[in-house]
Amino acid sequence: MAVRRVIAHLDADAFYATCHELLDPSLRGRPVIVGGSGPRSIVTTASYPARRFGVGSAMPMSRALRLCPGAVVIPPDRELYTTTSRRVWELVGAALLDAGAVYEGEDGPIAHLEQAGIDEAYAELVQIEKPLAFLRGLIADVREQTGIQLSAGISPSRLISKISSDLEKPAAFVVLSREQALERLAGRPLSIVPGIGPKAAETLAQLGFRTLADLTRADPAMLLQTFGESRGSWLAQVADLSVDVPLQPVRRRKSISSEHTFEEDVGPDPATGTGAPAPLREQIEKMAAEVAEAARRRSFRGRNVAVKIRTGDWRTYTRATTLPDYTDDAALITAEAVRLWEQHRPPEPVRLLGVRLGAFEHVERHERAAGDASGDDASPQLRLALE
DNA sequence: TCTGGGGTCCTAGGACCC
DNA sequence: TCTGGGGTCCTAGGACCC
Repeated sequence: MAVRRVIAHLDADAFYATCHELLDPSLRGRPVIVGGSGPRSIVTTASYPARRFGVGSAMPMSRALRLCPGAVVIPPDRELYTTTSRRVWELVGAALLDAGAVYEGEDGPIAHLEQAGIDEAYAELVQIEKPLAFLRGLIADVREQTGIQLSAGISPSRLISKISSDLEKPAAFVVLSREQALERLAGRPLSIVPGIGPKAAETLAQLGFRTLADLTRADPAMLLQTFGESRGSWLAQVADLSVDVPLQPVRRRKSISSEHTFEEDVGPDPATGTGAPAPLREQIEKMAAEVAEAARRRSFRGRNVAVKIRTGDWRTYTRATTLPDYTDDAALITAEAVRLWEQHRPPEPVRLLGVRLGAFEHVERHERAAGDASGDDASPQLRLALE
């Protein structure tokens, strides 16, 4: 039988928009949309007043402004979000440590907390005597000290907690056992499950499974047959909400990338008639330099360089190469990226270009030789995914 | 409504070695 | 004359998440 867990999913409400409201209180209560202003930009975050107009994340900005012409549009400010995020999760981590929610890491005890994005995290509260009271106090403290409102879902598993925190936003505080969740979520569409995206939802719908209750009637053998070993057995466990993956308080970044979508597709150079317009190569050089700089800043050295190309018809290619040695050398990384680009540039107009560095030293060493604890940066828990 | 930019994870297949 | 089985490393594509 599985170990008892008390997992909280904590998620900041309209995080980016709230960060801007804290800087400029006159924005409060108004429809705020964070996102770019170019013809191809999309909505990153909408404040709750903007959401009432039907504006949502990942929606083209043009459409968002048609739905809500009075919205205040604010360009994203990554540094602001990173700074605010760090304050929130440091506070949460300190409170967890203080209350005894401790994870024994290789380098000593740390808070039992897994950051799952810039604005969300999972906490294991099983070691805390009165977890709900603790959590209410913590959420109040975070709001008081940072201005950020956290929504919370609390359950025996991260999957149920994650779904729960979304049920009553903003300022949700939803506590469910597995049985209660099964009952409450039975009629909900499968798309509320994180991990079931548009493609899987469509495949399942064609098989006659649209809700969680539908899925409980699915034959596990059929799911395995249709979705393969790994995803099939996962789906079978989703059906009875028994998916249970322990928290991973220490995670290591696996790649650093930079990409850019052009405002208009960039076609072949009219002067030469070949597919080698200077702006494209210059863009590759620029992004390779950014990636190298970001790696150096974090003391990461990688040996896999990749270039990503999306053409006007939305087809996407990646071309990668593995270097003989790990490197953080900007000139070397740039040269490899340019070489890949020159070798593989398509004749079609280009919509997007990207450069990625991966296969980092410490990650590989860690995966290949368990027990080798060197190569870590300080305080890994606070230097997570989206920083 | 024509779809950003930062990531992670999984799968499949080929090359190569024993 | 046609040919195994396992393991590792690598590339490419795609689904998905925030």
